[in-house]
Amino acid sequence: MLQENKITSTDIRLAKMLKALGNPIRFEIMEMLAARQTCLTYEIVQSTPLAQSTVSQHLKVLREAGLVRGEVDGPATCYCLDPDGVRWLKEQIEGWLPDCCSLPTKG
Amino acid sequence: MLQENKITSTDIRLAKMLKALGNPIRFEIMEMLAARQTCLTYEIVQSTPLAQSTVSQHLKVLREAGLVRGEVDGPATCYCLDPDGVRWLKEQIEGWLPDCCSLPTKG
DNA sequence: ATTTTAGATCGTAAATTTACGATAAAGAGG
DNA sequence: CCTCTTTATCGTAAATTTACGATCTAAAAT
Repeated sequence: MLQENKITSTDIRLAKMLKALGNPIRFEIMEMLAARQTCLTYEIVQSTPLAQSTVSQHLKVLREAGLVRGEVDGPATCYCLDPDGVRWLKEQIEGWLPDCCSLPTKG
Repeated sequence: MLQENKITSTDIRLAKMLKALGNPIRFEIMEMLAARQTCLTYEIVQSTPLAQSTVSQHLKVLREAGLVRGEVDGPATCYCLDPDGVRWLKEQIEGWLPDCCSLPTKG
């Protein structure tokens, strides 16, 4: 076995985030949250052609990936991006492949 | 319809890349290529527990997402990261969500 | 206490993805 | 030409994801 690539918890976390973002619906939810800072679930549902339960499931995936947070607000839930998670993701992507493919005039 | 979010070709390209990266095997292939700069297909196959045909399929996904390039070299194919694609991805992620979740001491 | 509203979870059908073996294609060497 | 090597593609079974309606939970309002 040439298998010298150990899978770290960082890898797992990053893979989970990328997988979550790899779905167009979830990606759009992220963009919507980025644009509006905060949304109630039903607002997100209304912005899609999907059933409420489906959107709720997508939100769960984003939550478990550490990309969004939901705060209960009365009978509703208020969602926003998870700053820690998103920041971490950006750091990972930026630090990724440092040798190859670096951006110009940045280092 | 509240649908004011137009889906651009940029969105589609980004979603395709994220989806491609969202698979652990493909993610590891990317990391391997990042570490070794260049690999023949059979080297990538050997580094995984998967069948050759499966790996070839994953490479196709990465190719079509614009993340890797394959250059025919005799009967073999030599793969490397696609610098343009990877750079573009990094730019997108970096420029993404500029208001929220920006990195400290960078701007 | 009952009803209403907002979301989450459950069970399941449909669609997609993943992985495999078999086969095809293409270049290298005899 | 035939064979070997390397990779791509095809067809298909298994696993996973996606989406739905139905149901459950919790807070608010009546």
